[in-house]
Amino acid sequence: MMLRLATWNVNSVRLRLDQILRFVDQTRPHVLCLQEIKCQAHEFPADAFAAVGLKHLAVHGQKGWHGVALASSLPIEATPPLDICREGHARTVSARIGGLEIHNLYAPAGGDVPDPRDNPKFAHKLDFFDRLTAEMARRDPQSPLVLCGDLNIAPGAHDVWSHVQMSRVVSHTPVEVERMTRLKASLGFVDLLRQARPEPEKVFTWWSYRAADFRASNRGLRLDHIWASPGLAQGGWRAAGEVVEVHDAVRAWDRPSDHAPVTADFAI
DNA sequence: ATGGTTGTTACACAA
Repeated sequence: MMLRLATWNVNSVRLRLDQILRFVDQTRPHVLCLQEIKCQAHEFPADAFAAVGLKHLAVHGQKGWHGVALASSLPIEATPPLDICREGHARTVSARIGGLEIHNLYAPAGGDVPDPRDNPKFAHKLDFFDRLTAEMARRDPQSPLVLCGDLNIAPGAHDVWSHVQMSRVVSHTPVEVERMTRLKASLGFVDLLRQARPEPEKVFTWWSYRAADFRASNRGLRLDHIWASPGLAQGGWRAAGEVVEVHDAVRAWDRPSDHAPVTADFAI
């Protein structure tokens, strides 16, 4: 059996509904992890998702901002959201599908100033990663687990359009990269997109709205991630590593999200 | 060195 998992920061699920349905029709994910749905759970367009086969939902929403959801064609066992956001934002949703533990995350962006003493949003971002790292360190590395979502950090020099310029900009500062390195080490996570497309190839999943032509300027960042526990294989799962994709054509659609969807295939 | 855009909300703010 093959399981295709997609992660996508949609920047409003209601405004982007037609594009989401188009993407599902084209790509047929079994599990769709969404971030920035920007609505409350009762406002989520559940009927439209069910109509394209994604009838099992776990939604963690709030009014206006943030919000995450997990939609699946396979039955899901909802598990409590990770309690790692000190501000109480809806930034995590988790579920178990066929023995696979899935955590869908929307990490804080962190504001403009990369200093936790001057900028509470940056402090919150670091705290979010510290708590997430502590949480993952309690998991068994040998059990099948996927962590995905918009982590709002581009870790590598080839995950940003300019390593020199971005090293002073929130999303790629040394302190954030260090937090992501520690998170990765907590369980020995495998970065599936980088495994499929090794450095030094540049890989981006986000391009700012503030460019007339995102392909021409190509000042992108790799903010969206799909990570697998080392025990995915021991749990009977296998990351079909050659099938990990950034659907950047979606970023070129009319009135798009600033993030492109990313998919990974797993075999069981 | 600066500004550029978008979405939700309510009469700014976050990204």
